[in-house]
Amino acid sequence: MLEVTLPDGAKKEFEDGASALDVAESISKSLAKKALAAKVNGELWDLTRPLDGNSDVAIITERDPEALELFRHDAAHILAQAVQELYPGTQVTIGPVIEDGFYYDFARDKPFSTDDFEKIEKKMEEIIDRDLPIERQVWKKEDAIAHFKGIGEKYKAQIIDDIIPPGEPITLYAHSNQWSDLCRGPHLPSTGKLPKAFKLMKLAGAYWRGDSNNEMLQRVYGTAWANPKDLKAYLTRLEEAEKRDHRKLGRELDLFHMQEEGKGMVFWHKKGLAIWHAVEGYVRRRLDAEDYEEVRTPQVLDRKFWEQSGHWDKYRENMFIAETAEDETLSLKPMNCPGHVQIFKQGQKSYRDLPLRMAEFGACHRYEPSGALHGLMRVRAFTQDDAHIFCREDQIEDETARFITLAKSIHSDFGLETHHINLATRPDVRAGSDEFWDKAETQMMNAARKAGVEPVIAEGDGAFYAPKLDFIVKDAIGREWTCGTIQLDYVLPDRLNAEYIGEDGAKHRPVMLHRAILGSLERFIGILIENCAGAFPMWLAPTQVVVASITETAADYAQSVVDKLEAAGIRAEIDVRNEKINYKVREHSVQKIPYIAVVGQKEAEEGSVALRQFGTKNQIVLPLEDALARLSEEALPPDIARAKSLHN
RNA sequence: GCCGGCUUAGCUCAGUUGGUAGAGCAGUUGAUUUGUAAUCAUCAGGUCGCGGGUUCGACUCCUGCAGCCGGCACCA
Repeated sequence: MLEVTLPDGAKKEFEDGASALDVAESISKSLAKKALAAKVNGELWDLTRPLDGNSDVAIITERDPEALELFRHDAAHILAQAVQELYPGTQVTIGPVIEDGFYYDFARDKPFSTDDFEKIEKKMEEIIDRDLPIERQVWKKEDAIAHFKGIGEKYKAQIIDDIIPPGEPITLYAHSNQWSDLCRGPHLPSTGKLPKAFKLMKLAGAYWRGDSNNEMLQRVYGTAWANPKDLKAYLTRLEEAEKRDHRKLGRELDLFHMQEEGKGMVFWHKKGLAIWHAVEGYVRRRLDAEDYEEVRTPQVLDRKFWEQSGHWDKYRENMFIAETAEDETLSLKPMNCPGHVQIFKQGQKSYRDLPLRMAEFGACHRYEPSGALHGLMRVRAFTQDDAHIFCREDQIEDETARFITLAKSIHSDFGLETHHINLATRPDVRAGSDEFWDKAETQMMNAARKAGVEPVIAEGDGAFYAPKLDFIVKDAIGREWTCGTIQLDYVLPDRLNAEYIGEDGAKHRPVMLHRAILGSLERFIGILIENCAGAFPMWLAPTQVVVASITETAADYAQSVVDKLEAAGIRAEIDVRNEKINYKVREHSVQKIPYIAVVGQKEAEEGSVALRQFGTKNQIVLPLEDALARLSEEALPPDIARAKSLHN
């Protein structure tokens, strides 16, 4: 006999060998019918898997969030069966659940085409209709390898061989006697339980076991949901995201362009650059307030320099290198740190100079692989909001904590919420002793806690010389972006011989903290565009106000309004074209201008403007002075607005 | 870099089985002087991504390259 504790605390006795399904049946027929799996002692289990002694059991139905994971996992299996039925000779590899769906990697000589999707989806529905019982089987490792080799599934055999320790039993999941796959499970009780709310989305190449030295497999991505309504909502969400694409908005709003002759390079147009200046100016003020000193270092430096820093060895392939007529080899700087160390090294530094915070809006060039380029998000010429904090070891925690607070505040001013902070720990291939890593990781952890943040551990993601903290922010539609980083470095000061005179009169190595808050201006503006869907908050908008006249008689007055707005520091444009006001309103609304100030004969006579805010349909008529006050107030960057409200 | 797809006017897209291209919007010019999301007309606009081949003839077929898109790998 075994005792089962239900979620409400009720206890029930069952025969040995009873499964969660028996538990569900004992509660009600309808529950047994709806049951998809069970949570047994907190772990997701197959419904029909015999319980292992006394257990806490919760029945999972379609309404539980865990159900989605089951659906997606089963959708992956059913996809694999469908593909193998339709295209014999295709080998299966792995098919995990991912955010919003699943994928399955196949090995097949002939490439799949998205035209095949309809046929495959039909076959999947057919397999669902067959309602095949899904059976969990425990195999011995050797038998499983022999089995998969026997049916020509060399990838599966290899997975088992490489990953499963010898002697450990492994599980296969079988769709009746028609198909089976190596899988940890759990799964639905039968294929018929998968809701017909899935869709194959895209095709992609993917390296076997994620290694670019291996052959490339064909990956089929799909999405799966509990019901057709959720599926439709998801597809709508994708369409909405597409409308925010910064590449599309960049063209429509005339912010920037890119072209073949400068792959991965941005041509900033007037309006895009206006955003840039607003962002840069804001960050500069925030850094000033935190006692950073801004510098600028050379764009091109001799090869010797990069050899010394170690970048030549490790990243030469990704550097833009030039040979001069006088036989020098130079490189465009891929990063700013070595330059900053040179400034640090000018003259003698005392312990009293530390911490020294050196900032640069540093234009860097990296020859990124062509396939990595993506709009503003991944470019070859970019400007980092870079800074290096030279400090003593005992200052690391305070400086890091202080930085975290600053970065969070800046992100939030841009309307991005800090979702979490990752602590990237020691990678497999690394420099430095375990004691060093223990200490460094603890320092970063303590610093985060000091700033009131509990970091999420990202195992093995650190740089080869030190751990780092990465900021993950969430945008308006819930997407996550890695934005901002702080990285501990003991190596570069050593390589480049940075030193300061300590209290003891002796020379010491400073520690460097590499840090960025936006990452690169290019990418960050890309994120901003997508976050606000092109409708920038007033302080960032390239054009903040358009003054539109109704008839020519108001043209002079319109010009005087623009003059006053500009005198108040507002980015204003005039529109006195001979067009209907409807036309002008539409055009500037499409351009997502925050305010349209309409002036006609009436406004000219009484010295007022009719303000129409973007996103609203009604307008308010204000005396010009009031409108000026209101617009200047609204156009203030958040830091200045805060300072002003403190002052008042 | 790797796999797959795409590339026709500034933009969004048509273009039947191979007979050298069309629409809407934007632009030009003219008329219209207008009260909150598109006034009417007019004209102009293309080496059909680039190169090679097949063909009497190629935007259409084949091939090489490039760029872009979706992923993978990479991201100091």
